[in-house]
Amino acid sequence: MAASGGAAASGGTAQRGQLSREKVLRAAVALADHSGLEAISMRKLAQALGVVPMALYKHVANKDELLAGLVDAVLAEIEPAQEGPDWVANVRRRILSARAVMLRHPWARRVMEAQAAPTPVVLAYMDSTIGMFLAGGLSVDLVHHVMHALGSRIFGFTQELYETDPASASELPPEAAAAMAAAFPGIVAVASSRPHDPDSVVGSGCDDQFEFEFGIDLMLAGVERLHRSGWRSADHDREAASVL
Amino acid sequence: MAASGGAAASGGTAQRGQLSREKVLRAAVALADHSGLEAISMRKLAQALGVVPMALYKHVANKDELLAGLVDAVLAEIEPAQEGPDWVANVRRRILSARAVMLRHPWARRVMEAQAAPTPVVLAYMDSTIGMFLAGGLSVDLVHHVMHALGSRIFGFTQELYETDPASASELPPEAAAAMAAAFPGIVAVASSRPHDPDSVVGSGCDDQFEFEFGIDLMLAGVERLHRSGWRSADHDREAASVL
DNA sequence: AAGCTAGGTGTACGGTGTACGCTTGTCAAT
DNA sequence: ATTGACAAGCGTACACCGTACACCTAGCTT
Repeated sequence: MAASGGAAASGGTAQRGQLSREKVLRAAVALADHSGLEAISMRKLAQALGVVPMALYKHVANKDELLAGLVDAVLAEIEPAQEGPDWVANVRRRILSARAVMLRHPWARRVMEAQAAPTPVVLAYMDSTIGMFLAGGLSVDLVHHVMHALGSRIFGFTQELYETDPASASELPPEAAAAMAAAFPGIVAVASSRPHDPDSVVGSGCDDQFEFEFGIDLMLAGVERLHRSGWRSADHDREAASVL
Repeated sequence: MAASGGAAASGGTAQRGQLSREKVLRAAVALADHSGLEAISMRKLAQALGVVPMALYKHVANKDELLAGLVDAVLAEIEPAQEGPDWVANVRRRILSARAVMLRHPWARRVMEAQAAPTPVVLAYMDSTIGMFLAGGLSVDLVHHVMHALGSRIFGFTQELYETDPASASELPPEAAAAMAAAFPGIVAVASSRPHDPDSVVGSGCDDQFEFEFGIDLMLAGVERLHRSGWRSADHDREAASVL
C-alpha cells in the first residue's frame, strides 16, 4: 500500500539521474543566496529540489559535508593567482577578488567560520596565496606571521561582529539618539564620521570597501616595510622598536 | 497526582530565591568553560542547575538573551581602560587583557560572532576603547578606520578560521605528510616554520601569543605612523603612495 | 482569611539532523 | 530473457532542540 502508493503517486523516481552532488550544491548555493543561511536545512533544501530529505544523503555525507561543499563552490569563484613582479599588487588584487565573491554570497563568511577543518580546496587557496608572498621574496618566517596577521582577510572578509547598521542609527527616535550620544559619545562621534567620498556612500553607513582596503593596505604596507628592512625572525622588541 | 507528586517529590520549590538571573549566567559560564559551547542548551543548563528547562525562562527571555548575558559576563572580566600618555601602550595593554580573558573562555569568541546585535556592555567597551584613541589625539576619521581595521581584535581574538592543529600535523601518517607536502608545499613550509622562541612553544603548534601581538603591533604601528604624519581624511591613494 | 504574584512544573508542538530499512528503476552477466 | 547486483529515492523513527501555554503552589500583602 504505502510502497505502491509512494511509487505511483510521487513519480519522483521517474528519471534516475535527477539528483547529483553538483545539483545539490548548486541548489544549496541558490537557496542560501536567495533566502539566507538559516534557510539551509536538509529538509528545506530537499523541498527546494522536490525530493525527500533523506535523498540528499546519497550525495552528501551529512550537513557538515554539504556546508564544506558550499565553501568550496564559493572559493572556486575567486579569480586565480596572478603572476607579476609586484607581490603586493598580486596579493591585493586576489584578496579584493575574494571580497567581491563574498559580497555576492554574504552567507559564506558565516559558513566558513563555522567549519571545523579546512577542505583541500581551502588549503589550495591558502597555499597559492602563500606562494604569492614567497614569490615576492619574503622569508618563510615572515610569511608565517603575515598569514596569521591577515587571517580571514585573505578570504575577502573581515569579521564584522555586528553588521554596520545600514540606516538604523538615523532611524531611531530622537530621544533614543540623544541617550545614545550621552552614553557612548565616542561611538556616536566615530560612527557618524564619514571621511571619504560621500557620493559612494548611501545612507548613514560607511564605505565598507574603503574600510576593507584600508585594513589590508595597512597590513601589507607594514609587511612590505618589514621585508624591505630585512626583517628576520628576531624578537618582537626589535620589530616594535626599530622597524615599525 | 502529578501536581502533588511534583511538589512533594522534587522539593525544588522549598526555598524560593533559589534561582536568579545571575546564578543562571554563572552556571552557564561554568558549563561552557567545562563542557564547551555545544553543551549550552536550555535543557542541559537547567539540568546542571537541578531545575526544569522552562524555569530558566523566568530569568532569561530566551536563549539569545542568555548568550548575550554570557558575552557581557565575559567582557566584565577585561581590565578597565588605563590612563596614560602613551595611547599605543594603553590600547595594547587593554587588548592583551581582553585576549587573556578570551583564552580563559574559548567559547566566547564563537558566541560573540553569532550575536546579532551588540549589547550595551559591548557598546560601552567599544566606546571606552575609542576613547583611548581619541585621548591619544587621533582624528575622529582615523579612529573610525582604525576600529574597522582592528575589528574583533579589540576584543582579544582574531578569527582563527581553523584552530592551529595542536599536534595533528606531526601525528599524521608519514605517507599522508608526504602527500600534503607535495600538494601544498607553501603551507607545509610556512606551517613548519617556528621562528620565535622554541622554548615557549609546545609541540608543533606556533606561538599564538606572538602571532596575536605581531598582528596588533603591525596595525598599531601603521596607525601611529599615519597619525604622526598628519594623516587626514585624504583619499586612499595618498595613504598608499606617500605615507605607507 | 483572601487573594496576588513570582517562580518552578508539565505537557506539547514544531523544528532540526540523521540512522535504518524498504522499494524500485537500471544495467550486467548469465 | 532471466536473474541479480546496485544505485538512488522513500518512509519511518528517534533524539534533541527552543519555547508557548497552562498550571500549581509558597509566601507575601491586604
